[in-house]
Amino acid sequence: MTTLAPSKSEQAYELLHERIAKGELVPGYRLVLGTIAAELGCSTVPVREAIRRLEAEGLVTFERNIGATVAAVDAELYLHTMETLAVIEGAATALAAPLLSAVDMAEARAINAELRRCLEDFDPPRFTQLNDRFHAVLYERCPNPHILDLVHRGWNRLNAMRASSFSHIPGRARSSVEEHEQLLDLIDAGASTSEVEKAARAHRTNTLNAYLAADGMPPSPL
Amino acid sequence: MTTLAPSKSEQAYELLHERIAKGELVPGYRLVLGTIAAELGCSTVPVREAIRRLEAEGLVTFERNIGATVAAVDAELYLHTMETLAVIEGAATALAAPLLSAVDMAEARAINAELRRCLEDFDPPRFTQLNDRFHAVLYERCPNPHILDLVHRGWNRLNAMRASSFSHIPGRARSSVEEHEQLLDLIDAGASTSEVEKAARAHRTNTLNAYLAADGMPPSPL
DNA sequence: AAGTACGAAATCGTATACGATCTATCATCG
DNA sequence: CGATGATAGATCGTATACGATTTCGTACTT
Repeated sequence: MTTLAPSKSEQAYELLHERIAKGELVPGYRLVLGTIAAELGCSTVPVREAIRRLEAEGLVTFERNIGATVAAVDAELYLHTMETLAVIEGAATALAAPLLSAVDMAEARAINAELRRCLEDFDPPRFTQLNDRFHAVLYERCPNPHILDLVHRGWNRLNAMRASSFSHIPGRARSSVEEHEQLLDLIDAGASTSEVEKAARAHRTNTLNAYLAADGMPPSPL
Repeated sequence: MTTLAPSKSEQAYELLHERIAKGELVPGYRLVLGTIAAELGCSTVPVREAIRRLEAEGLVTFERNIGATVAAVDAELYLHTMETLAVIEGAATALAAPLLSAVDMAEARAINAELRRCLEDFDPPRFTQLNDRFHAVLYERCPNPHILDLVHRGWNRLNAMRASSFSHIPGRARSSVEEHEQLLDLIDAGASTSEVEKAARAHRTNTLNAYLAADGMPPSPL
């Protein structure tokens, strides 16, 4: 039994998803069915399906008789996404915490050590990549598949948006690394679920609030 | 300018969504593209799109070269969904609380009074309907559209599952009405966001834990 | 009788085709 | 000159058609 080739709609989905995540397709970019189909060497039908999927994930908007465009990102949307992820990832991390093995914790600490090194070398792309991985280790063991799925979607959106270059907050990366360490210590100390949730959420709302403050807006109430 | 007729794929989506929510299509039911298409008097293409959308919402599963079935619901899935909704709706309600008008609060109190009456008359379908509406009033003003969207999806799933008759926990409806009252009092008293979130979440985890306890399982750590 | 091989029917995946709708361009009119 | 309306081109929405894959029943083998 040979492994089944990926369907055209899968291919289209992967292609578009990757391009959006990489920022090759900037927000507002018009996705023309025929053009994408031609590029992939397939008809428009599977492309439509792929776009519907991306729409469901919030990466593109699709209007009747108008077409699809890469979802526009304004500051408000970006911040709303961060806030949502704060809630979801906080819960995911809290639920996963009791299930983390010693190996998991060691991996997290190792990644955070790498992150610290990135600060010295000033390597933002690598920092972002490692940061994502760090968080993944902490929430991946979450036993609730729905919550896990929502975390993934949140990260997808955030990555797609991040590509459209939001300015970084100076000094935030450094405090982020410190917060990682504290979070790991908290888990190692056997903190309660609600304590872990609080800390994990705060880690994210701190970033969010830094952005809000930079815009002269009040912090998130969460 | 006449209003545009809903597209076939919209129609298919609405139809299937409604039938699943109403429980006419039980979990595990096989959705055959051709059959649905014939019933709607359209081709299979728009039906595929509709099913993809339902898949993205978790209401159906769709496997390559196999087809779509209404998502099977086991107790575990149901409970995971409730847990997720506890987190999301808790946040939504907390964020909405400061934005509730006096009219909103009055409506919520009125609905809860109705709920209380339903207890006497023993009218479960009406109770469920009013209960949904009560919660909607409390979270609808949530200023974060993502969170609001997730709440809606969560309710959709829960309603679809609920149809497949999960046994009700005796006495839970009554305490639920009391908790509603307490939640409203808390908001009226100008409680902090985190207090409201805690209460709103607890309201849901209480139900969840009642189910878990009935199955002899430990309560959710959230 | 249980298991396997094969063929037919059912169903899915997608290419093609064409009408419907939107957008842009340009002529016409006030 | 600006507004309005008509026309052409682009793009979308969906019907139809057909090859690909799976499923199921039946005959055959051990």
